[in-house]
Amino acid sequence: MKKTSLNDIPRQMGVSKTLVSLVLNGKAKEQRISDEICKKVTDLAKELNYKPNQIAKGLRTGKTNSIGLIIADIANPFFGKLGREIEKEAAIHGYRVMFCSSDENAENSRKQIEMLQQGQVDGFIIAPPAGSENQILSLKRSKIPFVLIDRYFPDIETNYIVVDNAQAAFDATSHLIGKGYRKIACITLNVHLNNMNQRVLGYKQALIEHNIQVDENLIKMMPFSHEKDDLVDAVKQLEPGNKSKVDAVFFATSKLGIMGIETIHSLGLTIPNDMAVVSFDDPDAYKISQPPISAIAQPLKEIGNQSVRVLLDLMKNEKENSGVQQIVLKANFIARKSSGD
Amino acid sequence: MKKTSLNDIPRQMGVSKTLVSLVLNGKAKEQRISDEICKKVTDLAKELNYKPNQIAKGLRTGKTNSIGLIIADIANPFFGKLGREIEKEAAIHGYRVMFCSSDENAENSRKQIEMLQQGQVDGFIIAPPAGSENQILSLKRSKIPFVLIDRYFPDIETNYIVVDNAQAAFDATSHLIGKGYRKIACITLNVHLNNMNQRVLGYKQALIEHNIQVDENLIKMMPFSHEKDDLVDAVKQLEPGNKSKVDAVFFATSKLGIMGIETIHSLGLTIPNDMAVVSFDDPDAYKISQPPISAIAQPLKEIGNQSVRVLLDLMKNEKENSGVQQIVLKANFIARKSSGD
DNA sequence: TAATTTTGCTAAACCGGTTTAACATAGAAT
DNA sequence: ATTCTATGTTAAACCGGTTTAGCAAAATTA
Repeated sequence: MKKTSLNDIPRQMGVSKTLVSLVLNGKAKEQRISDEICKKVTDLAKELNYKPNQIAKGLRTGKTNSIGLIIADIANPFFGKLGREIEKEAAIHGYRVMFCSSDENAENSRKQIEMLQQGQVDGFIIAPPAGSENQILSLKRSKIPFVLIDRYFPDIETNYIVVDNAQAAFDATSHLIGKGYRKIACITLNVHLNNMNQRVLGYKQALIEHNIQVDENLIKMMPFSHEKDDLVDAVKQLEPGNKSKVDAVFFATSKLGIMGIETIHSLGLTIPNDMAVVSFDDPDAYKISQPPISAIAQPLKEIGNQSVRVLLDLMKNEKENSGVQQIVLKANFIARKSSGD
Repeated sequence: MKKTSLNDIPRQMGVSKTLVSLVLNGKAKEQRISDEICKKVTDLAKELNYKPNQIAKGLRTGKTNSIGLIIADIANPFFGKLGREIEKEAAIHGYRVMFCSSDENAENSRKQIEMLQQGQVDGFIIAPPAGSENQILSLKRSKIPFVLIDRYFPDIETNYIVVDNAQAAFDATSHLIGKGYRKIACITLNVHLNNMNQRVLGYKQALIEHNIQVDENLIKMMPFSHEKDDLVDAVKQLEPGNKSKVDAVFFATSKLGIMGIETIHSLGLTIPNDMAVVSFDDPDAYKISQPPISAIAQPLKEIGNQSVRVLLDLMKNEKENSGVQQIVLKANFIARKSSGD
């Protein structure tokens, strides 16, 4: 059985296609269409189980009711949970989400944005990978609405929703200091993203404010696509028996943290006695870990809601340049046993 | 600056729209278009940075190059990782993926499928929630290609890719028995999905084959939307001090497992001494848990690849009814310290 | 009664591509 | 010289909706 198209209705009723379209789009009143005919149309539409073809609609109206979401990796719990919040909020407003995992690769993200830009989505929410400045500039020029999340480029004026990474790292590090730890290492990513820079900055700031010398040897930059081995190397260099004599570690991402903690365990070290641990982000793993890991929980629901809200705003007021929206939310440090709580 | 459309090219060159379309779709040869003009067209297209509007293309050809993916929850690591594999494999074949989280709710999934069915996607990959039999039947009637994953309805003949849940549960339970555990509980979901049934079946089968009496009191069915409290109740009823004197638990999902392990820890019990643990699915959390949790790892990459492959197959051979494809993969049990390894 | 406005509805253009059917022109065969 | 075939190109229909511009009949106003 062929799907019913709009044409089937006027054909059976002997009225015009226009009329049917108007009725079904709720414009009957303003177009003064008689109640009688109006009812007949809606009844027949229901009877035939008519559902408008969104592609055809999209072609004419230029609206697809979908938004493109470019993130690093949907399999990463941080982005998974964030994506879910975005999906929920978008659905409330009648929008669908096209997820694209860029793997933090600028070329991937370029291709994905380019693909979706060919009329597939009405706007973008993007966690831009390092080196994607050109794409963001090009998006700005193209006038398609978009919002950055998780990180942004300070040199490019855009809308964004992020957390105060420096403050959160500062809080976590200060907490360690408050618990008496003094030789605190930082394991982070060797990547040019402002959120990562801010995390290291916050870590250093906390040390400085508490009169602890910043030791660059204790800041380990992992290659971007790090494997377990990289973490093993790093942790070995830091372990208490070693000359660096570290007593605590701040992991700048949960992926680093998970691999790092696995390593700490496998080296036979005890958390927090041999080495205390705090980490950015708060995956499930940290809650069931024994001991549970102190973590910086980002307000995912808030980031998701706000990014959708700002994007829909932009799409509505495309003409009136209402100024950029740059929202910085607070991340929440949760002290658990891994840092001596 | 307005986007360049197909029309801009013939207008500037003084040739027909048809010709340009043919050239850009690689049909120059078979339509015997002169090399000279052919080159001019491609050059101009590049110069104008022409990108075809996919919506228009989709309207005419009836193909969108996207597939709809209906899963329970993209924030659940199992579905996140699986979704990522599907996204990767689809991308290789030039397809995009629309993710929809149904929350295991049949009404949600109905709405989502209905939405996407209006010309938005060329086919579906679906983890059907309990009670969605009607939707699947309706999809079958509509002739739109689809593949089920993770679970299926035995009474409905469809294509599907699943793992052998019974066998995997059997393996995990047998492993516990092999380690000397005899009072083994099973914590599962109170939901009518064949994969869940199979897991309990495999658990029972293992007990029976080893001459251990199946005790229905040790099988705890959690409400579908379980909270931490439900797990606390269940674990308390099972804990060693209690009359049931359980010495091991098999968790039928990782969500149950994560909450359950948190509970076990918070009750002051030790894994595996007080209570050994094995679980279906293998999230990161299990690897860094102390002790690491023995788990059943599903072949996510394989499930993802196969489901995309089967779906693309269906879409290609829409006419020739090549018979259903029902693929059952093997899940891999990984013994770790939580079960006495 | 004639002119004007309101009411109720519709034909046709349009969105941006693809595809069908056909049409000159040149060269080959008769 | 005439017919046939191959070559290179194009006009127009089409996909399924929305929207513009306008028309006839009825109601109102002058």
